[in-house]
Amino acid sequence: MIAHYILQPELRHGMDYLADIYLNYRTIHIEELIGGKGKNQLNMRSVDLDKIIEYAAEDADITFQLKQILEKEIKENKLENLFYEIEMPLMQVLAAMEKTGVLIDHVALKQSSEILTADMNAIEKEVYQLAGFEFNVTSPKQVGEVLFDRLKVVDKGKKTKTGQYSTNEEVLEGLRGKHPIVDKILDYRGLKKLLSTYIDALPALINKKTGKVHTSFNQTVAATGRLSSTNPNLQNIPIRDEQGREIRKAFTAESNCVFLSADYSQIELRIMAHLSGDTHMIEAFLSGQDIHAATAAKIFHLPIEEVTGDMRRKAKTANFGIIYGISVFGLSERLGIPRGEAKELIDGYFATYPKVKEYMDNSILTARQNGWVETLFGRKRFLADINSHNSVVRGYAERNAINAPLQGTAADIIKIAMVNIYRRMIKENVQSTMVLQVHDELNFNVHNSEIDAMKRLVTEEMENAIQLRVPLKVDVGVGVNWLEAH
DNA sequence: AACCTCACG
DNA sequence: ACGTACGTGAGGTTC
Repeated sequence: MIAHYILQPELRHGMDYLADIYLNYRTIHIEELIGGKGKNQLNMRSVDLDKIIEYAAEDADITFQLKQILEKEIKENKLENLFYEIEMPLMQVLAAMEKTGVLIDHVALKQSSEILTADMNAIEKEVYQLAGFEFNVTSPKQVGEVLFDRLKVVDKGKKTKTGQYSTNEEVLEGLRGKHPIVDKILDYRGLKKLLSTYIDALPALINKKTGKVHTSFNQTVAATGRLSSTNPNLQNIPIRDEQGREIRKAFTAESNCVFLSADYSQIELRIMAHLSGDTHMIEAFLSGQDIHAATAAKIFHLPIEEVTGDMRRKAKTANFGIIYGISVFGLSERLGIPRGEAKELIDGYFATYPKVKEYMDNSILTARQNGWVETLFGRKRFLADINSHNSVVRGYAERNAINAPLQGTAADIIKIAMVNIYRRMIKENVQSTMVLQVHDELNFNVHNSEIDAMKRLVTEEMENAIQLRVPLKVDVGVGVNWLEAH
């Protein structure tokens, strides 16, 4: 699966699919043994042994045949380093993290649940009061009909592409002040999300034997080379809002241990500096300046001390936009400024960092010529739509051409760091364990006797995973829980 | 299963 | 006129 993921990151990687594509062979599907999914599905132990023999032998046979083909292709495409030195060793690191698990304070979550459920129910009643009738507040369809057809909060509601009223946060924010019910619906949604996705869901996933939560890291899902996390997803635990932060507090260290969190500072922008070779951006990072303030100073032609908060905010949004393949529309939407002003900001940005502009143009050109772009370590992303005659479709591919090498190189780098950290932890025989990866951040359960050593080890390996034209900076912290460690 | 919404980097 | 910043996973509703 991983070999095929490296070769064709956008496609599927299951054995049935690969057998069809590479061997022109249709495998026995599991449903043929145990039936389709549903309550009548059999357990494997009740299947006829003769059938199981056939099925299991085929599994081994096909896997071996695929190995012969895929290892040759890895070699032909010069992907041996990425495959043998990064992805394959990483597999063990991920397995160890999954097995270790992370400790969750379910008592704290239970207390939060009781308080917030009461709050949510009270808000629900207020919503009914304000509407004058009851309806399902968790149904976007009903919320839309209530706001736009019955209460007529505004004349015309924005519609989704299927013709339903759009009621997402952005739309509701725009309706604040038009009717008191809008605030209440937003409050209700916020609480509902926290309760159903995290507070009430996580305790149910605590393993009875270990007392911890064990996520699955998927190594073959994200087209850019990132990992993903499921059952539960521990890569989207709240942090931005005050209420959400409470949930992070429930991720704790084990006894006699602390939670250690280490994250790369501005890694994708540093990779942009490296790949583009832009002297001014490189200089800003080398001098250790606040990159957003430094960017603002250059765009607005001011000394850095005279940069206002608003200028920095604009430059920060522009910096993020650059990573995503900036558009005038996107920047104006996010900053809430006219398109003309967004265009001027982007022009100023490119004048400030001319090689960044060149890099972006080059990425698109490379994609057009080759049909793919790649990371610093040769991880490819194919962009079939790059020459599409549909400008919307093509625009999407173009932004991918810019973003994929940046996001993907960052993914490569943290994977290298993880492998190196894991090896050193074994070699130095530590009691501490790696527990979570969140794209640019690594988290550890660190024994009290190893705090200084682990801080050093982790920072060293993350910052020195690879030598770029700019330094890689890591912020590290410890605390009794994930929130405090950040 | 599709859709909408929203949590994270 | 359309539809636009990148990558994910999960819960809930609706069909």
